[in-house]
Amino acid sequence: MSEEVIHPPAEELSMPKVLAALADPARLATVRTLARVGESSCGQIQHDAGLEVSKSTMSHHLRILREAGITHSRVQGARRLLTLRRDDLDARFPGLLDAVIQPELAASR
Amino acid sequence: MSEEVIHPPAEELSMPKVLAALADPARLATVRTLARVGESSCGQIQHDAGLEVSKSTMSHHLRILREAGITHSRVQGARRLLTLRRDDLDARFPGLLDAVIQPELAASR
DNA sequence: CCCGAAGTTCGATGATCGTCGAAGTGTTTG
DNA sequence: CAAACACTTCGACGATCATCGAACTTCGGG
Repeated sequence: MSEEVIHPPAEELSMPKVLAALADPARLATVRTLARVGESSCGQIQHDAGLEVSKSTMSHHLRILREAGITHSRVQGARRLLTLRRDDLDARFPGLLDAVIQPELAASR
Repeated sequence: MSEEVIHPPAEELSMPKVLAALADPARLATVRTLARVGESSCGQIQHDAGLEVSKSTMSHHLRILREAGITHSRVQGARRLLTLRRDDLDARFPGLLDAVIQPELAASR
């Protein structure tokens, strides 16, 4: 098995870490965008979420989300394709993700 | 109408602020304790939640929770009696509170 | 083969945070 | 009335955070 990026195992997700990751407006927008559009690249997310930050800042936010266990990152060529770790989050913290992505769009699972 | 303590109106609750308030372990424990035991005083909460912090730190945490709109504080003599603002939180962010107080105890509403 | 695109990593900087003790305010109790 | 109680407020402290630009790596296309 060859993973390209490190992700915390599902059992290690901690509520405070997850909440802290979601507490930043840019990261919350990122998660909501990801819930809406599905798997996409860093640049695409930044565009779709309408975030006006530098690349390094965006990279930083995505790292926080990944290390909190909220997103999964797989490498495809020059790109990183990100997805929400819905199943792990729902298993560990039922209802939380749906509650933070708010609108009826939560049904887009 | 004479309020003794300032609380943000229900419409002004912001998701990032609420999440940031809940992201600290001491404050999360406070909220869960409050959900379990109902209205109680600062000192009682601190005891029930098993928090070993100074009084000033406790006061600080309780202020964050109050200003985020998560708790309501009413003055009774020398004490402050705190409650969760369940209705406001459920109206504004359905499912969020139940998701963070986690266990089946969530039904203790 | 080289250049642009996509991200990451590395300081650095200013802001915010959690924590404390000391001092203050108001309340109950002996 | 004085002392104990229940909190809050006020600096102060070290730690963490969000942000940036610059430099670096890796991949894709002419």
